[in-house]
Amino acid sequence: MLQRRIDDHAPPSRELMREAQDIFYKHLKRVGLKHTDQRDTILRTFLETRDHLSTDELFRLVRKKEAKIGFTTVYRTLKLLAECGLASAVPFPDGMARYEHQFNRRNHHHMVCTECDASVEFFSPEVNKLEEEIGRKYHFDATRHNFQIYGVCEDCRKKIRRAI
Amino acid sequence: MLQRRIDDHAPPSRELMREAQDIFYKHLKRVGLKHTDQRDTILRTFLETRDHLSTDELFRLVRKKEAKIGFTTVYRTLKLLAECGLASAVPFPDGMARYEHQFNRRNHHHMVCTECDASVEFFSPEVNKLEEEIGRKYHFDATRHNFQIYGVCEDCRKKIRRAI
DNA sequence: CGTATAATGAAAATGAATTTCATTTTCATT
DNA sequence: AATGAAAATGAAATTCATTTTCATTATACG
Repeated sequence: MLQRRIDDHAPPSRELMREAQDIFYKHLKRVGLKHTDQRDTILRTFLETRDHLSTDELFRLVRKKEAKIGFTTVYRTLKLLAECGLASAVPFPDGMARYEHQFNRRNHHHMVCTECDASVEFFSPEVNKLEEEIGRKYHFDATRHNFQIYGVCEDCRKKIRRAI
Repeated sequence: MLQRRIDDHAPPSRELMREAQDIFYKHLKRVGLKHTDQRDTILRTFLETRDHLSTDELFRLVRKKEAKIGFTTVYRTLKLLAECGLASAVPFPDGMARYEHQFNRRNHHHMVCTECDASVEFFSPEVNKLEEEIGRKYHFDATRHNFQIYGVCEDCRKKIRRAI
């Protein structure tokens, strides 16, 4: 099942889509790989979501468009997308590998409800500043970070209160 | 293999050890479980490390003390430790479930080198403050968080520079 | 002590991630 | 457009961490 998602998101514009495809196909060329319809479909499907997708979840979405595309291809394409920076793996506590897209996104963070798995994105420039400061302090060349807050969302809190 | 770890850590004092055991055995009693030698050994072994241990890594350490203890017991005990708050799962990007101990520890965060997997702990009261603020803003009952910065450590940076 | 209940650990089961391999497709070169 | 080398595809098999099962052993309460 797809994660519930709380945010205000418009689907990517045609230009952004094109730009992302450009990045992807430049990467393929660079490492000597080929342009295929499957890869195209998978990239587009991926960009159209804003969820944190497991490979299997993306596979199901891709299937709706092109019933012939196999799980393995989705799996491999997702790795390629991660390689060229369009996707990145988000370690979630459920243990399954999940990816989110990274293209033209503000650096963002997640709040995860431990009751219903809803995840809310939030943006915090302070966190970005911290990344930089900490990196300097420890002589790390910091490239990205991962910030998740766990807790119970308002809805679940109400439900729990009612259940008592 | 154990993760390389960079920090300044003294082994837990006898009193802290005792206090942790107390918490553990109170928890066992509460849920109607029994006190066993194996659980004792596993708890002690766990507390003596500061690494982010996978189940298998802890199992290997436990084995050195008591060769008869099985993997399954370590696996189950780790879950019990997580239940009573002495351990907590840390989602790392390698996909394996890792635990760290949580007893009497300042709230801390990690820097992970993407080249050598070394992890450095750091402490940042600002991050704790942010957790609180964000929780308030989004009406989340925030209980904990997870903050990791990825980058390249000084050593690896030197190695890379030499290789070019 | 005796007995009910839980713990243990070896082995089997599960399930996600990854690899294999026969077949098909792409694409640079005729 | 045809060719052929190299890569892609996808079904199936494999790997490997995690979890469950089950027969045996240990704990603890009366």
